[in-house]
Amino acid sequence: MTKYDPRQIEPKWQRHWLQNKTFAAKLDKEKPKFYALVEFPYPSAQGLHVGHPRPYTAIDVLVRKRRMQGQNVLFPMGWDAFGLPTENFAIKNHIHPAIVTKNNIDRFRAQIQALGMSFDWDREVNTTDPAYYKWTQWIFLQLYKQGLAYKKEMSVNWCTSCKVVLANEEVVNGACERCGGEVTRKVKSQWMLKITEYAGRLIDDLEGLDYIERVSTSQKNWIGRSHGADITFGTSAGDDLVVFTTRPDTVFGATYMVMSPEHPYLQKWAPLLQNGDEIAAYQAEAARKSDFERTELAADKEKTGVRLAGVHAINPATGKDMPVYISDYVLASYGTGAIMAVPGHDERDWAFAKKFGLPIVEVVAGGDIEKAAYTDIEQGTMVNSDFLDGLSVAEAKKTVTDWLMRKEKGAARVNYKLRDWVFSRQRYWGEPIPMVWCDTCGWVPLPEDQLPLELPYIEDFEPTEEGDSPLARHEEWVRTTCPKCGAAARRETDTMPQWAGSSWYFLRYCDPHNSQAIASDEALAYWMPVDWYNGGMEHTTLHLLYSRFWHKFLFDIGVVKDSEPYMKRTSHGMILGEDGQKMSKSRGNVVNPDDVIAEYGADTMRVYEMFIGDFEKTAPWNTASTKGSRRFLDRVWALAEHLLPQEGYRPEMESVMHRTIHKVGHDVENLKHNTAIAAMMSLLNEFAAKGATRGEYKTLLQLLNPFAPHITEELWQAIGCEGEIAHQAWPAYDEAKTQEDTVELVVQVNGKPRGHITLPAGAPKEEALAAARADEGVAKQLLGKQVVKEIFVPDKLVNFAVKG
RNA sequence: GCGGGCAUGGCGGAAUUGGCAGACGCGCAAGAUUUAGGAUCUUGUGCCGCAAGGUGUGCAGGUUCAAAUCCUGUUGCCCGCACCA
Repeated sequence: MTKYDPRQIEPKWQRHWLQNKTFAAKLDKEKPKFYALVEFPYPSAQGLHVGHPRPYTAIDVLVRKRRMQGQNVLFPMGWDAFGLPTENFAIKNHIHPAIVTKNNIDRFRAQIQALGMSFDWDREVNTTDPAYYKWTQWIFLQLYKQGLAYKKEMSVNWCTSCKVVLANEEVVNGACERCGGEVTRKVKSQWMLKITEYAGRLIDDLEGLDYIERVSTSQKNWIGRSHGADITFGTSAGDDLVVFTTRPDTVFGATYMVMSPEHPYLQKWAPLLQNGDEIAAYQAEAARKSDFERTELAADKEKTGVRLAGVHAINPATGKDMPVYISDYVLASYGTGAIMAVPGHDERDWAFAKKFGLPIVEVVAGGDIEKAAYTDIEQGTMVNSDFLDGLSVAEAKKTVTDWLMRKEKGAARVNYKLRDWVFSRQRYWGEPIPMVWCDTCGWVPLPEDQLPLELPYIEDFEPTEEGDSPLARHEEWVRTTCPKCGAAARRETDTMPQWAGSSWYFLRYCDPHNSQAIASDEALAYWMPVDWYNGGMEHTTLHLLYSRFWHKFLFDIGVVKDSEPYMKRTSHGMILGEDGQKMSKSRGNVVNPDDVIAEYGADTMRVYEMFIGDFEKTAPWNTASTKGSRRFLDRVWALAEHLLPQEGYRPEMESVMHRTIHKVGHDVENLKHNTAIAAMMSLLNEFAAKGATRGEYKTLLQLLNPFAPHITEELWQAIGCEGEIAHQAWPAYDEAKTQEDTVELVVQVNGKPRGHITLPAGAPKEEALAAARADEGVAKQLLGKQVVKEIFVPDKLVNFAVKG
């Protein structure tokens, strides 16, 4: 037989699979379906790096096994191709984003195909294709019609020298990433989606789903449900100041109020405020910082703030006057944008009160509020709180909330940290938002029969001076007529964020060429929901939540039949560079899969990435270690020439064969591919020592096929087997045959291993103890000692606890 | 700051979930083979020790017959934070 040369056999089998549509999914109601999904990539100009194939391969292994077990698998791939990096690359290199996108996709597709993934390439989707984004726009129109899309003034990052709205990522240390210029906040009217309307369901419905725990925990924390109360504070300005607090019980300890610097009352109250200049200066300062900077600095750094001279608030519980401040540690985007400050029992309030010399009142006994805020108060007892005195914190919460309600000064409320989704981008490379502004009718949705609203092909896709989308410059596109009254009107020029297209792509895979609907009802009914969705942890709180939100919405309007899109969610760890750092172009530690394939082959690449470590954890790449995976495949290849002719398993191999089949199958289902490979390596070591029959070898090839599909097809053919190995049934194992007749038990004395005994499996305690005492090493340890306890774990261990 | 996570030989990692720590692989060492090898094969390889033995899972305590695993405290590192995808 020839030498193992992946450069020969891999392209051959890849062509074979494509031409024969080996992995095309067909709707077949006779078979159980299995819809496996990996996050489709953003086709960047850098091409694939070795991080991409990790999840693709892991799920590919799983689905290849499931197919061999007779399941009807849908395993698709596509491109999430709108977005900022492509647009920035296009601007920098003066190539149209559409061309950049096409080139990148072609490169990605070729790279992924070279890895031998069993994707169904007939179902490829591309979010930038008008036939696709027609439906992205259609969903937006439905959201609008249901009142879930609305316009709101929001502040955005604004580079004063580029005159561009910047993404948070493009702001580095408060300066513009491209030009280093100053970044300020600028208010723009933005389309928003009311994801907050779904906040409760997005938490509650996690219950029935098989998501790995850290994913559901992250989602819950991100949505951030808290139970508390709204409390109304009267002010000398006449307006009531409403705050949300999770600690209504501490209202007697509230000694001042803090509003966010953006609070709308500030403008309203301007005539009353005696220190308007000081307030304006503070607002300007705060506007320069992001929410993230503000909360980060809040705890470390000295508190800052300005007292509103001329306005005070009244505590509804104590009736006392309270000063009102603005400070940037209070965020406009959370709660009501204002807080009651309880310095005795909140660290931030305590620090602020110390700095500004404000009274600190103890309302929960137990701490020393002179030294620090006492926050560990769940078991505490109320003091200095009038009718709440002596109550527990839990009782006080309820009592005071009821009291506030009767007084019409408050009510229990559930608050969420989750904010609505900012859906506008002042950019070119995104789906146009299908809305028209008419001076008489206001915002009017484009009629559905006019979809898709195509993104016009323009050459000047740089942003405009005013910070509007480049589309705003194109009057011939912007000018239209009002769909409602026919008057002259203007199109919305903002585009959608990249998240839009990725919020429903899994539905399109079910029926990707349908021109009448997102997908046919039949296809959706058969394939949905996704049975297993794997993706990065970094997508847990945005993409995963956004797509659940859209899916729930589509469920509510009857487009889909399931309220949740994904039954199971797993998450892979990142592959780091050889230096243990995140791979990035600037660090120069990026490893390209093309190079690995060229040197070792795709099968080695696949085996190595699956062997590298626990799938869920980050792992550093190590080029030297890839050799071990190649060596393993070389040895499998070489063994084909030295097979014993029998088709079955030899009696002495039965147990190890059945155990390996069991272990590999079990591990693959749990994405423990690393230990599955270790088990196959051990089996190969066994073969090396004892030889292998054709039957034993064929089993190894079948187990290995999902991991190394090319070499195993080739060897299957080479040893004269019929058909494709991919179409064979997954090897069966017999539980009874995985057992060994005899087992080795460890014998410990005081927990330290002192000897080993070999016994028939299932030997009783007396027999094990007798054998253990007979062991020379154990007997020596027991000599002259008193045995106080004998522990026996069947087929595992004996432990003597001794004294003296 | 808030939220999530991680820590085991020279390296990547394993440990049936409280039961022999270091499976499997890389590297390294010795030997065999080869015209040669950075190829292949065999053997060895946590640390200290000639050995008996001792010791060992970031650090400090605790629970237990028994702890990488459970509890308390602590240190360090990584990821996300809403306009990157």
